[in-house]
Amino acid sequence: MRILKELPLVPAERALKVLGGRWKVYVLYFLFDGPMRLSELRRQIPDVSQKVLVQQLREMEEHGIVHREVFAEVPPRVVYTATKLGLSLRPIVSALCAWGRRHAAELDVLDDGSPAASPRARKRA
Amino acid sequence: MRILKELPLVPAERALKVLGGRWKVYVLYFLFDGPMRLSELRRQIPDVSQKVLVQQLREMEEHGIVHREVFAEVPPRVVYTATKLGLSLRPIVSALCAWGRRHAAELDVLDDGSPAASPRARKRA
DNA sequence: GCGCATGGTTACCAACTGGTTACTACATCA
DNA sequence: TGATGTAGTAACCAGTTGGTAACCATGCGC
Repeated sequence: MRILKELPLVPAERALKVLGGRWKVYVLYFLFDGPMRLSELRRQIPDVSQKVLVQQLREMEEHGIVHREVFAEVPPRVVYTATKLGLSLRPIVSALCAWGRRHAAELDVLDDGSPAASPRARKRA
Repeated sequence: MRILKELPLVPAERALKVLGGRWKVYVLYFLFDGPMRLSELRRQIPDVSQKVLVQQLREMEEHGIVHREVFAEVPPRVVYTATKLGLSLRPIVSALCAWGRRHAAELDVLDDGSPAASPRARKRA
């Protein structure tokens, strides 16, 4: 569990590191509703490549928010579950989602149409 | 305001993008308590280089969570303030912080000492 | 005129992240 | 016999991020 040692010490930073993979909120979103197999996750999140999905799941597992269980069956079956710690992220993901929506709404208002919205025209504008 | 258009569509992802710079939570943390000059921020966050700090502040400004005000004085004075939208991140940063602390506590318990904590010894261990 | 402080910018780099493609191994299905 | 589905791994690549160091322009005090 080397990776854990490398997590930032400052709490908020650490949380952001844990959440901050390209596909992790998607994975969490689905795992909040129950366990899922790799192939199911792939179907639900078609844009992620298998390599990266596995990579993200490994990290989430090492960060203790996802549990991986292998069933030694005929076609190997691997089930991913959100741990208690993982489930405890649910309100945070919700809050982020709500804030993101608000952010989108407020900025689209400013952004839409009127170029007067720009408070401090930098030359790059 | 090109950058706004490129923000991810999924709200939580968008929020993470806005929060997800190496120093942004630090900046927010200090701006939550009131306006600050660049030099003050540099003093409070000694590990960040000026270039990167300015870079992060620019992004935060474009994302609408920070306001930049220039006073055309003898030594130029520039003051950064958290906008209303920026201040609305406060509870989220708090939540992330609390979760990060919990995460650190729970994992340190598992991690500390006993190598038996590892649920599924991967060869890399 | 020299160095300092302010608030930057520029050029250049190294590391990390995510992505593509191809490959493994096993067993069933047609 | 060969394609399909399962769950991966390995090699390689490109874009983004953060970081260093040097530089600019201004005005002050000495």
